[in-house]
Amino acid sequence: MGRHSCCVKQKLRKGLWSPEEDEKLFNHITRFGVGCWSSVPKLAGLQRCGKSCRLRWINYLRPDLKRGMFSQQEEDIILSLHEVLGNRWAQIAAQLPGRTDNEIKNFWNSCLKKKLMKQGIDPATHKPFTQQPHQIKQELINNTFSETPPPEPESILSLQNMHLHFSNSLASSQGPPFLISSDSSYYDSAVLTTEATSRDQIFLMGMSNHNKPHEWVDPLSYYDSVPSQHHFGTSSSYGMVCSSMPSLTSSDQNNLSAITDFSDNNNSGSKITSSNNSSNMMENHNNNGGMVSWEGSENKMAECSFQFHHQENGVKSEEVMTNTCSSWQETVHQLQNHISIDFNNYPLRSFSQDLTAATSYDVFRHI
DNA sequence: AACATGCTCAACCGCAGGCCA
DNA sequence: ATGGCCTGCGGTTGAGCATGT
Repeated sequence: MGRHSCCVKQKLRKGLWSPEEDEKLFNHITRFGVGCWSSVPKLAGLQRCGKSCRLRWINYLRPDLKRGMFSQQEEDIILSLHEVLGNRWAQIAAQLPGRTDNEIKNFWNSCLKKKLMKQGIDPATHKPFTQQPHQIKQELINNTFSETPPPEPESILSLQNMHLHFSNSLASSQGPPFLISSDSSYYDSAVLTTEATSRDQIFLMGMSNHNKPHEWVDPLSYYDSVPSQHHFGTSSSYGMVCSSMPSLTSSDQNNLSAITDFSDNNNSGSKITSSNNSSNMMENHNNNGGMVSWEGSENKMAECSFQFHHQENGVKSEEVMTNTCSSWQETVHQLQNHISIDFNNYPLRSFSQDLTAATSYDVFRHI
């Protein structure tokens, strides 16, 4: 393969084009048309290589170029064509008059790709992610034990035996909790009080409204209201749905949005929504399955209490933390900070190894 | 205000393949 | 058949800007 003859010449300009250069190139092309690109720089009086001139004309100077944002229709076309053609940007661009392959490629890489991933869709295949259990587990571990080096693969495997229990005190005081696993299975209190296997390590948990103990949110309808079920399936965190929150103002909703974005760096599980009854729900990701109780009749949360109950080798230990928090943000930070401290005390290796011997973490609400 | 970080997008790079002497 | 020239394509880079801390 030969190289561009113009590319090996010395003293050719590179980088951004000046308005003067643009004008020279534009005038030349509009006057003489597109001929041999290698001769264009010389004829147009430019210190550029022909390849650079061609690119500048195609991607920027061409008069038929459409500028501005991509429309929804264009976006749909790109998505459907990409599903069929893959990264063949030139072919995709051919179906979108006024758009260049470079423009579409940039749009894809900066916007569409992320959009799909947020919806739990693999941008390469346009199908929902099919994460293998070991991948999910690895993500879970990485998120949960961010300050601890990842364990060896063999110790990760034992995590699948981790069980989570919900104490009877929670059930008796608040009514039966529910849980949704990543495969949409619904666990009622009967299942929960015995044992809720973590399955893919991902689930949602709901509880009764604190102010209206017998008024339940419907976890399945909540689940269905989420744009993509895989939204949760790809999350590597435990999710908690809590409906015992006071009504939120619009500014509170904004604050919540910021908080959940903060608490979930992989953007796969944060969601603010309203329940289908009068109360509001918050999905609060916390990596270790802690629980927060929301109290207070005003728009702001008054108190945050949570308790971890660790049981190992038949010996129980508890840790209770109750804080009065003035804002959602503070509460979430408190929870996250507390959790990270907790689990630094339990090295992952021994934690996972002990799990095979039926170690369990009880998580329950502190009243 | 200063710095860090993230995002966008224009431009570059390297390669593949067509054309032609 | 071969090798050089040229175009087209897709991946990558980095400057500039926006946003967050």
